[in-house]
Amino acid sequence: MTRRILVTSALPYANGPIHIGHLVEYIQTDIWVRFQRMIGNRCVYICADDTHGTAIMIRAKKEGRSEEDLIADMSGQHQRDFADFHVEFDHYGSTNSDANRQQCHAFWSALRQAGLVTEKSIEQLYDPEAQTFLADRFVRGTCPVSGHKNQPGDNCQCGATYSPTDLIDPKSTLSGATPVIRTAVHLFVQLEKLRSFLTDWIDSSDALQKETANYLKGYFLAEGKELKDWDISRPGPYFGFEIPDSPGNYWYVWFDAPIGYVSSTKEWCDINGESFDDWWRSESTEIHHFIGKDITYFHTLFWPGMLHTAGLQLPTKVHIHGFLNVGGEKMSKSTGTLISAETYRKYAQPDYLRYFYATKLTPRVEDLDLGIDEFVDKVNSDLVGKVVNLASRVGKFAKNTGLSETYPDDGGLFENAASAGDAIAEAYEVGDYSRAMRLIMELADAANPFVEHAKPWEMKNDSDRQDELRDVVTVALNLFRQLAIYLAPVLPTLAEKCSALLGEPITSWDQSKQPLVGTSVEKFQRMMERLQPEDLQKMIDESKETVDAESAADDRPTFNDSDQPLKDEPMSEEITIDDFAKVDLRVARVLTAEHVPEANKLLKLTLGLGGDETRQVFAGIKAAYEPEKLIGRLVVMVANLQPRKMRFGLSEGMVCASGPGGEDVFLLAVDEGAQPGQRVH
RNA sequence: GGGCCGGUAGCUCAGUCGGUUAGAGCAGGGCACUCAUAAUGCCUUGGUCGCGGGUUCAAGUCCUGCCCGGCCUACCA
Repeated sequence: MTRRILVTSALPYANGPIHIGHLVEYIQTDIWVRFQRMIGNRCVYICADDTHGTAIMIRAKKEGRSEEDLIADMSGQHQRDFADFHVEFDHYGSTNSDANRQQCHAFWSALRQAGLVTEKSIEQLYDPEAQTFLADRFVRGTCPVSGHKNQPGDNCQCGATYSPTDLIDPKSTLSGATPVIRTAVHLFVQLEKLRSFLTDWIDSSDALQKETANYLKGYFLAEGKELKDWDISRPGPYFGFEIPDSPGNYWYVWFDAPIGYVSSTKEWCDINGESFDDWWRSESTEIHHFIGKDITYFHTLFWPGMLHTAGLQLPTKVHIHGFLNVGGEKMSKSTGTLISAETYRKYAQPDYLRYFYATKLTPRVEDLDLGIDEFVDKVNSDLVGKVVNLASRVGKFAKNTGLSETYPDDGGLFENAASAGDAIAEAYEVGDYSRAMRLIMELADAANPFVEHAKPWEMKNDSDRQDELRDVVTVALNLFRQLAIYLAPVLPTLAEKCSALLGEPITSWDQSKQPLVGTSVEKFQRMMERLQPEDLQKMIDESKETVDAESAADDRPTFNDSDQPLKDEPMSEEITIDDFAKVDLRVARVLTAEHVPEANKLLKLTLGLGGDETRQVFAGIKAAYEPEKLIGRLVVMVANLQPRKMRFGLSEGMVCASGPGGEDVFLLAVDEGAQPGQRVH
């Protein structure tokens, strides 16, 4: 029976380019969609750009253009990136569309009618200069707990969490202005009222992986705990849709984003003459959302609640995947592992990444790791060494021989691979691509020895053995074709090349069951190049550079630091790392600090380097620091400085500080966590 | 602190309902081959299945305690 399946990936936010972490999801989804089509199901893949919110508004302003202009630009970039990676949508919409506005209205009136909307006044920081309310991340200030400076609005590096209104000396990152507290009315959805529905849904449907269902029931839906009201409005100015019955308020971006799934489907329906109800109101249609674990909460509580209230079908399955790590660590700008789709594309084939991700993806919510060496090995040994090489090693003869009229005896290889099709299909179906790839590679491993033992090279110059040669070619190319078919959801390009070589397009899974015989073969052309580790290194290097440039341009708040200090004390001549290494800087704790009666500028300090190791140091900081206030704090000292005999005693090092002297002396501080005795590198 | 997942060969992992001598790919070593993108084939080295208890005729597999790693979440399921 043909299934009717609607598939979505999460809507990428229009505030940045697609990177290889995003691609895990789109590739995962695209593979599933292609697989479904190959086995004959009706499958429509819908996505859109997520375009609203403060971040977009601010960025547009900074770039001096309209939001519409910005999001049109980003949408173009996103779609180009996806196309490069062979991620093919049936429709790619935008949350800033008429269709989405209409759907938002429909959802909203359903929520209103169901009595789920409530109003509350909340206090929030407001930037009087930028004339906008500030989300937590747009405020920085001094932590009220530890006193750390320049901390974000909701938490501090010391581990404390607080409300942005508690920050000491808060500053808006938008304008630098000091925010004021303003009260505004926000609209909330009372999710608690949907508790029993949600509990039932989680229990009765098998839409969620078991771990996710447990997590939701154990955490959000735990007994004695209320689901919090969901704040779904923002006061203007806000780039988004104004709420019809609450002028001056706009739907929060997370309200209209998932509705984009519905509105984008609606657009697709209108374009293609399809009935919307067939896709969102029909029990016989499956709805599959692919998302990352970070947005689990929105897609498993709010979204089902909204769909339920609006009378639309609930998701059949929410496929949740983990995050991408690179080299065992979180992707980061500084190490160059936050690689954009665009940069990747310059150095490696998209299909390689598709294959690598496929070998790593399972139905579990687990992070996956891209190890550079592993990536190179897998692509080169599996795809090039095993799969493509199978075609390559008989390809040259095939143009002359063509394929035999009947399929020759191959010792059961083709039959075996044909019957493996079901197990491979099952693995794709449940999202266990890792297993699917393993099964396919087993087939590839079995295929190559056939060519080896058949020794076609002994036949090629013997005119009497051309029929034999043709049989060998026929077997090898048919086994290769089976692999290409099974890999087609992952490697559409390879399937195309196989199709071109054999003159028959690969369109369906069942083609793997019947050998191709009696046809001619085109001239063989290389199908894949080996991946060079150096190219990946270049990719990483380039990612470092672009991000550095960006962060210099974008992230740096405007500081107007004077150039006087540098003028007063110009830069010294260059030194080598070895020169620097001679200076042994250590973290030290001030154990005692006292005035030296006879000295004008000096304090006498005892510095602890951990354990019993201490140093006596005379420091010229008397005018700037009270001895009592120094005791206990961590400083940085030059620990291997030659001791110097002073009038008041021996000074066994130096405390690091900046400033011209006198009262303007500033000791170097060390961040939380440093231990006395640690060397400063 | 709590919840979840994991710990099997140097690396990445498989191991179904507990059932013979624990497997694969890659990497390493040896040999062979030359059709192929220094590709491939054959052979081979390599494991106290995190640790300790328990259940059982039988435990990588089940139970339990502990250790380690990851993810999630923090006055806390």
